[in-house]
Amino acid sequence: MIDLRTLRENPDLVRASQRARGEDPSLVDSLLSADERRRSSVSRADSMRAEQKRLGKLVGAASGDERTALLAKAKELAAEVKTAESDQHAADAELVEAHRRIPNLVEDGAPHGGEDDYVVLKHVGKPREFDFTPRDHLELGEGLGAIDMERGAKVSGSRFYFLTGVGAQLQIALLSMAAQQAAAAGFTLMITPSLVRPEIMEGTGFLGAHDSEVYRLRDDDLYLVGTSEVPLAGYHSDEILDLSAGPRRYAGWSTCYRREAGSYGKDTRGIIRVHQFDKVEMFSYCPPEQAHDEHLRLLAWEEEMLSKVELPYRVIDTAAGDLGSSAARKYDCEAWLPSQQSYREVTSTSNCTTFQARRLNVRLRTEDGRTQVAATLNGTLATMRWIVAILENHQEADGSVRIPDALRPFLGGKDRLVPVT
RNA sequence: GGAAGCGUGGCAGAGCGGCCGAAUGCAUCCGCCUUGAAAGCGGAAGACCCGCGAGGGUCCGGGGGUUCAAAUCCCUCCGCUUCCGCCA
Repeated sequence: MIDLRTLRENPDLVRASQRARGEDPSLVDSLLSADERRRSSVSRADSMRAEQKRLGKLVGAASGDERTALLAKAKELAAEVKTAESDQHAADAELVEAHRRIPNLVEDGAPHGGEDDYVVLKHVGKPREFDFTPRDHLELGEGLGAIDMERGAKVSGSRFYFLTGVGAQLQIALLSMAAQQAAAAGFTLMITPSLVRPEIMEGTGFLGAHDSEVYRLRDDDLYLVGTSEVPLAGYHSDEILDLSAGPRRYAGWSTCYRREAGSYGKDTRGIIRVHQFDKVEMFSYCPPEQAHDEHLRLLAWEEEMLSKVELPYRVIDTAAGDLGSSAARKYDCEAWLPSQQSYREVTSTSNCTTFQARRLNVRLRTEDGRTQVAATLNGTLATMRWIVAILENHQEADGSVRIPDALRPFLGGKDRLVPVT
């Protein structure tokens, strides 16, 4: 949820943000009037309650005729208070409704426009020249005995898979390397719940435009998380944190579940787009004024991981219209995929500023003892999708795959994967 | 799955339907004392909303109800604990 104070003081800022996203700026005016209505109904109910309280005390002290008279009057007032309170509740609900409809304020500098209006910030490494026709990750993975899609589909349906043998080892190695890097950088490593309550899913902003992406367990009123960002954002909900020593950083290792509802026919081959995958995710709680710098640090840690696995990649600044509702700014790292002759997203880091934390009620204590809403940020350290890029970029003509140096210690020193057939 | 109990401020823990935003202890902060500290003594200190302010209001797990008046009574949901059963 956006800051209502900003809205009142500078509605044009919010309108401009809406336009940058390609969303309706008139929602700003609905929110403004809902805010106005709520405030007037609150103060009306407040003063009536004050009067009722005063009368109630008199009743307690009085006796005889005086008491009878007061009681009658108090009874009348009680009914009026009840009306005023239900007005207030209605105004509250309206405000929340209007408030929810507005996504986070876009950070100054983010490109305007939609999905295709991203700005490429830089390229790192060069796509490799092959002197043979490169195979795609699935062909390689099957040759290595690393990926079994057929049986994944047999057991669970489309977009499911088994990682087998060296495939499973490769994933564990990759994620372990990510976990180790995170721990070394001062992150607290977390194994998180995969199922969360509705208010947590709601609070992280995934039940808005993206609710069809989310698996829901109706019998238990729980949601399967699509990223450990969700439980990590909920971790400190309703808390007041001490961030005087700087941002509090967590690295969540979890399985992620996504329905991929709107992507029929997209990336149907292999494990690029699947319903279930594992990921190590960075999550940071930080003072709002430090969020911008923290965002760049998260990006730097992502790039450190990418350099360790020796992948050519580019960094893009996502356009406003392609940000999630919670994000103010988002940078994606995209690795080169030889089989597709294109760059594909392998990491994504978002600065959610105070938007998520306001919903989840995560605050911090300022130096002068006041409270303030915290900022939250997240970023990918590694996911199973990286395996796609690693296999394709480091393949040899014979179908074997070179293991990048940094990853070898996590694979028992193995320097290459060789075909089983 | 069955049974019982519990949910109060950072923690622990009282609380007769009105005098309770709430005793008390610990922790915290500020003084005094001390060369410094500890102990001791004195004092301060919750969160949120409305308001320029004075001030007012809300919050005793969430929601609803009874009542002139609810932390206190009733209903409901959520969470936790213990016991039994079942399965690891």
